[in-house]
Amino acid sequence: MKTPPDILPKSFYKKKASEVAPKLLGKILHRKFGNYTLAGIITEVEAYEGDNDEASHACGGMKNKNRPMFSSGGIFYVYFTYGNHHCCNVVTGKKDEGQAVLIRALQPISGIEIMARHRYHRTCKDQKEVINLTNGPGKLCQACAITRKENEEDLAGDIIWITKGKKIPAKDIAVSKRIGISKAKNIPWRFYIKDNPFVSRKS
DNA sequence: TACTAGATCGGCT
DNA sequence: GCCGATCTAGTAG
Repeated sequence: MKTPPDILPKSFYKKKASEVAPKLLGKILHRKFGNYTLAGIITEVEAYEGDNDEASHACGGMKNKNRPMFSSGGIFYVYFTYGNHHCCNVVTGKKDEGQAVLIRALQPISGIEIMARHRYHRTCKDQKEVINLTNGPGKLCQACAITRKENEEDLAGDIIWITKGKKIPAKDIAVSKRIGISKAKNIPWRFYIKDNPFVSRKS
């Protein structure tokens, strides 16, 4: 399986997280899994920057845990939280900046049956269950079998990569406050595709 | 349908 | 020990 030609160049990621985040909407995340390739449109993201962002893992400088965030943009950063859940980020910015974009939701377009097997151990019986496959950070990681093994994986590699997909016009992008954090909640750095059912919340 | 509380465990202090 | 960028189930309205 060859990497598609419309893969995003490294330069795409080397900007501020708050700038890259809305541009990631509509892009397609591919995840190679055995003989299959799982893919989904990115429908919801959150930006986390290192400076003056208390909610970011990068706040307070580089530690063992967040080291991938301080790499130069274009790799994956996966961490584990709340006992059972993985969350996946795209690292952005230049080396030592400590920025990342959290991927919160996907719209599955390929390998849906494999995702269903990971989440339910069976196939989906209706559209509602398909939506429920990937409309949350922990869910999409489970569906795509993303674990800490994929931490620091190159986004232009053979395991995980992102392609251009379709462009989302600015009027279809909604912005809101970030979700699920206790600090710096008021920063409007959550972006999602308006009217797309594959997001964690509508507000 | 909307909201609340509990589960659950790896990693850092 | 303690905490967490979540999820699900269970209860109330």
